[in-house]
Amino acid sequence: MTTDNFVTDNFIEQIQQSKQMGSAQAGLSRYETPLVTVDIVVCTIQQNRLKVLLIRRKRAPYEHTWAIPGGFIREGETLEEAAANRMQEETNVENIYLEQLSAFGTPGRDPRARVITVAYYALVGADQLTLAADANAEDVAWFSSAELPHLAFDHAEIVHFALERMKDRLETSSIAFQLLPQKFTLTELQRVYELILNKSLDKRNFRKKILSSGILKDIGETKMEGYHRPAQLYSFLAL
Amino acid sequence: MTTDNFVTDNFIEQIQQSKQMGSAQAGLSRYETPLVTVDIVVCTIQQNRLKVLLIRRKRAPYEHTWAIPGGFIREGETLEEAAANRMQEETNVENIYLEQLSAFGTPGRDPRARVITVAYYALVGADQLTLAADANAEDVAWFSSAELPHLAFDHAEIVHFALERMKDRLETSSIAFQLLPQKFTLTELQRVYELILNKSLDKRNFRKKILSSGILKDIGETKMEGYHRPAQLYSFLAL
DNA sequence: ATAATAGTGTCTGTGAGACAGTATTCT
DNA sequence: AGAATACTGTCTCACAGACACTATTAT
Repeated sequence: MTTDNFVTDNFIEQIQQSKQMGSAQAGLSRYETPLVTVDIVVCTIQQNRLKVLLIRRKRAPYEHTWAIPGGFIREGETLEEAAANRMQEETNVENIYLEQLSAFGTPGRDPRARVITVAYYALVGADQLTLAADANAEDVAWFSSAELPHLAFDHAEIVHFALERMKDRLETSSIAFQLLPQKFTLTELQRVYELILNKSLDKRNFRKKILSSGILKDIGETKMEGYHRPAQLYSFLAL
Repeated sequence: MTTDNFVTDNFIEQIQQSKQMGSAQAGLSRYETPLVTVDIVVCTIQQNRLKVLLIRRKRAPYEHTWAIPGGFIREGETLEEAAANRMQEETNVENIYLEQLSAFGTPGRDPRARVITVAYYALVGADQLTLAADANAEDVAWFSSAELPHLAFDHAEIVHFALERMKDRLETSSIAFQLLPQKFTLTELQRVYELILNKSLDKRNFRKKILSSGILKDIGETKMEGYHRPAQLYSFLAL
């Protein structure tokens, strides 16, 4: 599961050595060749909370500290493929929505070497959660976005950036549906909005807005849950 | 002016050699260490047009083809500092508004080596244009955003990305004022909006919206231009 | 009957957009 | 007087937000 993490950490030391040799030979000390990684803020909704997937580091620096999944870009991979692949390798989550956030490259963000990371965020639907479940619970875990532990490197900044970006995208894009199963109730959809925006919304205004936008399809079915009136099920109508 | 461009192009070949040696020694052929550059879409308003600053390449690949300025990240530079410095070195434009767009890293975007670039856009105010003017006109020139020549690498995609981003930011940020002198008329401001959005706006609605937003300060002065009624001058009121 | 959630309509204020004529300056 | 640009106000419509009660299901 996290064997790749081990490879990554070893690799930085090895690269540092080979780089020094190469640079000395070529006389290029003024330039450095930074290392490039991808890091992914993986989000889902679970237990009525917005959750972020973290892995616990096994080696220094930041040994035993939680971090977001990531790793090196391999030959032939696009940046987005690299993000998808590193996420799959480290957390067993695959085939989900990915969007680039920004590159982070402040000198010193990794104490070992100059490492520039291209950060992505990923959204895991509630019906895809079984995929993530068989990741080793000791090393990989979901944390409430509001109660994150101390994070390695500049990962706290990256997660914050992701959560803010999601607020923007919620209104201008259709990301909310990425966090729900294919069939969902309006109350469930409203909950997604509330968790991302981190504020409560008026039920009548929310339903009015969503339904009048025409992006939902009322499939005839209902969903019973508890001893009360069942809810209408909807599906996302792609444009 | 573009000596750095020369260094950049030579450097890629040298790095390719030293990388191969280093990788072979460490047995790490599965990983590659991509090169990282910054590239900058520099924009201004000139002759009633939205213009983009381009440099003409002197060496293969894409010899004699126009490209956006950019170059390697140096030791100790943040990404934004690198963008500001490479821009200053290649085009003599300095001390202006910069914002990161995205990282571009599709394999093959540079035919020589794996190069990942962190793209920025920059806005040059009309009163800062003298700085850019003494760049060598043979190698550096402003092009109307609507009439760009063929561009090297994936630079056409990056410029397109920048122009789209500017449309978004125009409404949610204060970037328009970065393209104007400190004192400007409402007609000039409207022209900036029209050029970025690429559509004409109603004068009364525009003025109503801008003035009611309270971000402008009416300094008492007026500006005469031609044989007609002079216009009120305003300045941007920072929040 | 009770508990629990689903579902529904009105009013008000704000902002966007369509639209045409008067004001000021210089030649 | 004419040319050229600056400047101004009203109406309509769509959307956002405040606000409270009825409907349906199972126990």
